[in-house]
Amino acid sequence: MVEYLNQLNESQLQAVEFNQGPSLIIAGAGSGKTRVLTYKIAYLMSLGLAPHNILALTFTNKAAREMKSRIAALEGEATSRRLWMGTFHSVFSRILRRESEFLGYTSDFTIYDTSDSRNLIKTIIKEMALDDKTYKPAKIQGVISMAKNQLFTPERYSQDKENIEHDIRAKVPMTSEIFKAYNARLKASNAMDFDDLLFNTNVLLRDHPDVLARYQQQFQYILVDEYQDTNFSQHLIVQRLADAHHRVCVVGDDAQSIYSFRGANIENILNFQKNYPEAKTFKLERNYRSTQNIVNAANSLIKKNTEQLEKNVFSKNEVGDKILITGAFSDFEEGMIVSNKVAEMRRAKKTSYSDFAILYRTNAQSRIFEESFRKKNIPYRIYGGLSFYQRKEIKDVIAYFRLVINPNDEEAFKRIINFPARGIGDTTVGKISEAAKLHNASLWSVLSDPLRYNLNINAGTAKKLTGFREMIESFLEQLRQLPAYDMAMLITKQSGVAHDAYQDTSPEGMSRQENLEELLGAIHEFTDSRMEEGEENYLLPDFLSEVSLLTDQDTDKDAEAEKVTMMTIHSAKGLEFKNVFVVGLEEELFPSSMALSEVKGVEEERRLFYVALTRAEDFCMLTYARSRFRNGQTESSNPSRFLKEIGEEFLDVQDGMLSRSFSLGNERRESSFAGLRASEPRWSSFSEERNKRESPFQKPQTVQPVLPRSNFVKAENARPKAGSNDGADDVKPGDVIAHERFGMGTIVEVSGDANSRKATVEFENAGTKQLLLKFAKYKKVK
DNA sequence: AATCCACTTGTTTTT
DNA sequence: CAAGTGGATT
Repeated sequence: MVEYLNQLNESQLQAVEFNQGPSLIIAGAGSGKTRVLTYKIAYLMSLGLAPHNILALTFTNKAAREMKSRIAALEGEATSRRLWMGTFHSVFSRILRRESEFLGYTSDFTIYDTSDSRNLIKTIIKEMALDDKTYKPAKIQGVISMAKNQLFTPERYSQDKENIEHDIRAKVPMTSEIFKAYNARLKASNAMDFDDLLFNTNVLLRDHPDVLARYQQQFQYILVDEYQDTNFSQHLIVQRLADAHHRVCVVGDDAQSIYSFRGANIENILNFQKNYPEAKTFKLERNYRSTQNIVNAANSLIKKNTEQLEKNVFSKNEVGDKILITGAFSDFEEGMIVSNKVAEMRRAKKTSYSDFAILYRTNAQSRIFEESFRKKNIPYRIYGGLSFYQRKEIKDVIAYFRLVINPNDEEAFKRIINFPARGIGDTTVGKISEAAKLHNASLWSVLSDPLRYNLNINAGTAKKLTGFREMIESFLEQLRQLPAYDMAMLITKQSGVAHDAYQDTSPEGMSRQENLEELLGAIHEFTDSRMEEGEENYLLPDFLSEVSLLTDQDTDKDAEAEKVTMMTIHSAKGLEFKNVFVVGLEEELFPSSMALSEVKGVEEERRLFYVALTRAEDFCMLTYARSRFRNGQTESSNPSRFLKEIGEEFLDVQDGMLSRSFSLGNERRESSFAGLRASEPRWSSFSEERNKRESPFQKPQTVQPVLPRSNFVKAENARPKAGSNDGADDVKPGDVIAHERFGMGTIVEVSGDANSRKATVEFENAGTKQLLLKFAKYKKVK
């Protein structure tokens, strides 16, 4: 038998070994769910299933990466790479690109992110001459998203009595028309939003039996993680794919379902047995993560929810300390209390800062902790907020990439038609838009042939338009030839984006330059690794299709660093920390005021709190503030109802929740007066950091600016042009080489002729890799 | 066409 | 408080 199986407990082992039919694994918090999934995949392969016949769907890219690397450790990297593992969105976008013709898209379709999609909705509302105070774009977007996740087309939506009546009552009867126009515009732009990735996968599998059969055949075994957070659309994809063989295993915990706002349906997990009557259920109830006290406290809380699957989560770890509850006078003081406690505990217990996490309900709360931690020189890292790929300067360059790859991309077009400023203003864009709408064409086709569409513009403007068009066309010509990095550099320089970035020497401007540099650095790394490993797909579209579904969590460059983690509870799901602070436990904040109107809403908030508590291994502290700065003014607040729902025996209440007396010592009391807030200089987060560091950029150059310094000079020199690595050392099996990225390695095998010599190299720390010698950057050592 | 300023507005969580 | 809008100014 496979030796690693003895690392599992009885119920874990049963879950791993059962694979004759559908199974449902109810995995309590901290019960070794990932371990079970990993071993189950390894076990399936030991039974002879090929990696590419296994489909494993996770909730985040990060989770997929982690599982992949664990499997790589067991089975080797070559094997783990062939698994179909990723989020629903990333796996099915890959499949949709491959099968795009069946749906009337090209394989280069753009994926609109939330803000692209909102902008489009805004435009449509404006074009339909509706009032955007009645038809709030964000709200409409939510309605459309929910509808798509229920697999409603605009037609079906408009025929649904409930929807229509609701919209009439809410005085937004045109919603279904907006939905219709929105979908039409996406299609015309050769673009899909996040929900379309799932929706269209369903359409593909529904309408093309041969395609369905192909994938059913391929995915011999399907595993789904975090099943409680799947929506109907996702659920149906799984059902369709598993329909032929029923070899499907879903893992989840109904007590941790926290994504209903995104259409997640807790019913999916509750109904799994109904869908597959022969399904076998396994329960993982032993929590290995937390102390008994924390597990029991969390249990006492979640008991207040009505609907849930029966289970008994328990811990055999130490009993542990009680959960601390402390009230603060203000949000400011809450920050002080928490940062003091962190500093004190780190000193006393000699733990690393990376063992601490501050968890909050809303991203806006991060600021106050940022300030108090900075004041004490405690290093921290904030996750979430606006992600790298959402920064303006990054979106701008990416819009260029997008337009070159898919000229019909309307949002990209609008974003860059006049950026950097080239004298094509709103009026002109308005005219193009109108002509496009009139002829049902894309903005790009109007631009390409202004005469045909009778564009009423003057000669000067026409010339500017032609200039823009020719520039994009010149990029287009090279798109399939140049490697991603070279293409990206070309676009960045020639479009004037680089020049524009150089002009601005303000701190903000410097930060923008750095971000651009970072993006280009990422593209460079992508290109290199693809070329070195002899992959074909090293073009810009390949890069874009890979990053367009990444979030900030996925670019965790210094996750290892010695820093306190600050994040929302949502993004903390699946993580664990020795010491956890759950902050802002106040009515209207947590539970959120948005959730209070419905019982279901409060129950979801309670599950969210349950998730927060169960992140902690040893120590947990809960805080609330009596007053908080919100919407520009100080508002008073009451302790959260959830605090009273935890069994008293698990708590150590340092500040009577109702009494107003302070038991926090003098120094803190002083700091609780709001006057301090005003006298505190409020640095914007980056301006301070900026002043400390020296800019890697040089002064703007007078001639044609060359973008990046540091990374890029090195980069351009380092990577030889294709086929020109003449100076490289020749190698034979047994030789030892030092590789720029993978470190030391031994040559195992060399194959191929002079122009495409490939070496199999066994690296000390990076596993075994196939390298194309003409691209690889290495030195022969022995 | 671009910039600037005064005003309103709103706020949960994210693939 | 912040972002976003609309209007006025150059």
